[in-house]
Amino acid sequence: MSRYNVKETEAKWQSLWESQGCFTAREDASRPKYYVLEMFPYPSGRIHMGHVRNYTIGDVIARFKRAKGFNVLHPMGWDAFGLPAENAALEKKTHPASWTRENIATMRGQLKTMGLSIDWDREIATCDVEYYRHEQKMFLDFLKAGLAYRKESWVNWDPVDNTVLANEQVIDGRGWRTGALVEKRKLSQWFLKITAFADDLLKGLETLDRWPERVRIMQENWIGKSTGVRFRFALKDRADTAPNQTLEVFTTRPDTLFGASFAAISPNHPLAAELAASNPELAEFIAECNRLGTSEEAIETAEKRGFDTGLKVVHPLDPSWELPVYVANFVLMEYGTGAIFACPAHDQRDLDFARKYGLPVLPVVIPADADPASFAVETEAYTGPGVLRNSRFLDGLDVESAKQEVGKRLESTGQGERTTQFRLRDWGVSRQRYWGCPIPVIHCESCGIVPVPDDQLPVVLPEDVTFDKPGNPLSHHPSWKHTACPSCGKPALRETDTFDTFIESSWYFARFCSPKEDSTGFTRESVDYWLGVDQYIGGIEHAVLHLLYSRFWTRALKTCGYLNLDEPFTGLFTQGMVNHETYKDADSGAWLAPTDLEKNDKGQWVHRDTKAPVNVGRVEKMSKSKKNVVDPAHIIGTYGADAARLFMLSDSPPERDLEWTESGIDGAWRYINRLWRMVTDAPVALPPVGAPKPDALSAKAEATRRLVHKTIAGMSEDLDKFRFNKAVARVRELSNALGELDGSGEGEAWVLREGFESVVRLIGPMMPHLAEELWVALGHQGLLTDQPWPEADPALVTEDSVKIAVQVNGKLRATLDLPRDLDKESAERVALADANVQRALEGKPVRKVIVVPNRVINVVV
RNA sequence: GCGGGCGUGGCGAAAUCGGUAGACGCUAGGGACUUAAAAUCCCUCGCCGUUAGGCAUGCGGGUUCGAGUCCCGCCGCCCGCACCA
Repeated sequence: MSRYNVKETEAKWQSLWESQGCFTAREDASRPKYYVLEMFPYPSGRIHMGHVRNYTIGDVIARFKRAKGFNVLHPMGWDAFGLPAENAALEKKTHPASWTRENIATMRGQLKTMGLSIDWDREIATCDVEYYRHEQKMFLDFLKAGLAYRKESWVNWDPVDNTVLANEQVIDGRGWRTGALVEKRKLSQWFLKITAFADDLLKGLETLDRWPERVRIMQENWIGKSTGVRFRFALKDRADTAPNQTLEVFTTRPDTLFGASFAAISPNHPLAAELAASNPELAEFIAECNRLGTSEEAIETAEKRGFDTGLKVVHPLDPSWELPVYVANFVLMEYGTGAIFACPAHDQRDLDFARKYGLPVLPVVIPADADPASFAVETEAYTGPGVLRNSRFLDGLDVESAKQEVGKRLESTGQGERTTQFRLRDWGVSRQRYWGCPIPVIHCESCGIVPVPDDQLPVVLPEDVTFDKPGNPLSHHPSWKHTACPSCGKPALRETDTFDTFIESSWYFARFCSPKEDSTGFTRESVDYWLGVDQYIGGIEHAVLHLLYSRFWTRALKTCGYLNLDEPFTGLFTQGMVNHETYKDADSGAWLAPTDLEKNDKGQWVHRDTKAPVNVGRVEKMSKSKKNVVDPAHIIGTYGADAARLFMLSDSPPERDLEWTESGIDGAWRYINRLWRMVTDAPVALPPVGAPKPDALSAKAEATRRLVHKTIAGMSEDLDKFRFNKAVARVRELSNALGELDGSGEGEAWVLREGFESVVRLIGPMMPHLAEELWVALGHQGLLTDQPWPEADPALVTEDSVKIAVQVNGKLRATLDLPRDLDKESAERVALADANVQRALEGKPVRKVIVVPNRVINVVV
């Protein structure tokens, strides 16, 4: 029996596609365009199974849309700046640039073995000055437009590495690499004004009907719009300060203002700092609050704590009513005004605090079904709807009306205004890191911050740096930061911070439209033609950060006249993870890799060398630490890209997690070989390409032919809707049916050819190498890649006769073969005549017969 | 705590307009071929029952001629956010 030679075959077609420039994209106004993009990889070293899944899904869509006649853009690039390169530089004594470029070379080679329909001419790497120079220009335009600014802000500071850490890099209050206790430091940082688009980013979500609901909800929550009232308390005069001071607070519950029992400010509130200057006890309290980390655990277990400042504020609606002012650890400086008024009866945090410090708890909203006289709040705040009580002129109103009423009152006296508050904060983009895009500004002692003028761009990241000292190598570079002020000419210093690498990924999709353009990041014509991305595909982990930043950046570009587009990604698909069983040595408990194991004669896993018993653990995300990774290169080398691709698409729906198994990849491999044998070693000689359909077909041939067309119709829909697992099941079903045809009956050989050709075309997007090989085997000239998607004959998609279930009182008693669309009366007659049905009726009178055409008949007795 | 999702054979899953539950595959078992193995091919495979049939979609109710699907109440698992006033 001859065998399919995967290695040779796959390499052959890959080089043919490349030499013929099959996937080179060109703008063509006469054809509908389709932009397919998978989230570009970070060049970490080698591709992993997550990449294989991501790029397989993208490639199926790209090839499918191509066959459907779209002008497809399907590019690839490298998210090449970032921390791991610097860590590698330290650990492996290499340079981030060379480490990154070597990884790119390796991974490009690996991706090419997958047979992806990518336009490699458009490849970009974000660490190339040809790329990042354009974002420097964009940033300076944002600066001019007021969308970028500099301010002091608190950061996580690692005192050993002398660097800022992202929140994700702080684990239990310690630096992830050094283990040093992280300090809060105030640093001058660059910010992008994403909050300027808060409302617009929120509204835009409504237009993204081809995004997963949950991603939209996550972004909605992240933006966190609240409507309420911002108002100012008058501070009772203090002897030591100027009179007429006010304390501004924000609340979403102005209706509960008459239930107020205290005001609270954040430990980082300017007023707190002011008071602490003359109050060492308060200063100590504030320091304590700051020491307590902001880790999730710390917050969850933290007790509400406060410090009575002794200050009083005047209730805005009653000049004779005074409230104490506390510094409270649960009030965030970053949200609202950093100060609140507290109504313990209707806010759990306020209630916890009030109970601890013995402050009044007065319910002012009474649920409709409760007795106003006896309704009391003990340990659980009441946050539901109800009627206002104990609230003077608000009494009797519902919550919503009371909110409006208080808002109006405060506005009329000038004490406050109704307003909208967002949870979203501006995007801090400064990183005290080397391997990133230099921020193009200069610090001059006389002129302050001076943007680098256009004619001095780009600011090139120097490669002659050393990593022998902690901190940012850019600061240590002997000459790089020393420059002349573009404004006054005096010696000045370059900014040594680099951009957050999320900036590069915020516009790379636009760069792909004109990747070779020197003068600008992209040409207007190219983005007008290609953008937005019709189908974006990637992991759910970027649901907020990258996907929100890109939406912001696109809007900022629009503001600065770069393009006319709001949403960069019109369609989004988030794929699940690739998981694998985990293994541990039964004695030592050490993690073991799948390649360390073998099955013994009892079918149990044991260690390959020591034969020691192995415990099989949970199925978890592939990770180096748990050693449950399978190297795609090894799989592709053994079974070929098509088998790996088929496995990725089979069984699990793409949005769900997928378990990688050895038997699964074996199954994919078996199918590929079976298909190859079936076509290359057909039971009868097939009629030549293009032979006309014979007039007569055997019943079996006719039935098989119908299945062919049903499969074409079904699979087209499946691929459109990302139901790859069903598409695979369908084409397997068709192959099974074709395997049943021995070609001896009338017209069967012709149907076999039609069936084989259809299968080959249908698997084209999923298993492109095998498909090309079989296309040739079937006697065709030219590439299958250039063939259009098959069309189903509508007349063959529906059957003439249908199987109808007959139920008696809802229980299945018989199935009947009836002509399609048979009238109800006849159907009922045939059903009642059936022997099984008669037996089930047991002679009881028929009360009612429900006939659902072409589906079911239910006899009710 | 808030928000979202999901519970179907030994396993991954189909059934997405309320109409035959388990397509397709994996595993397992049996058989054929072979000196043998691999590969391949055939058969069986939700549970109980000899058959007739009965029971089955996390649990308990409800609506309906008919519920995996809709409604109400529980239980369990997963994900995101998390002192956001």
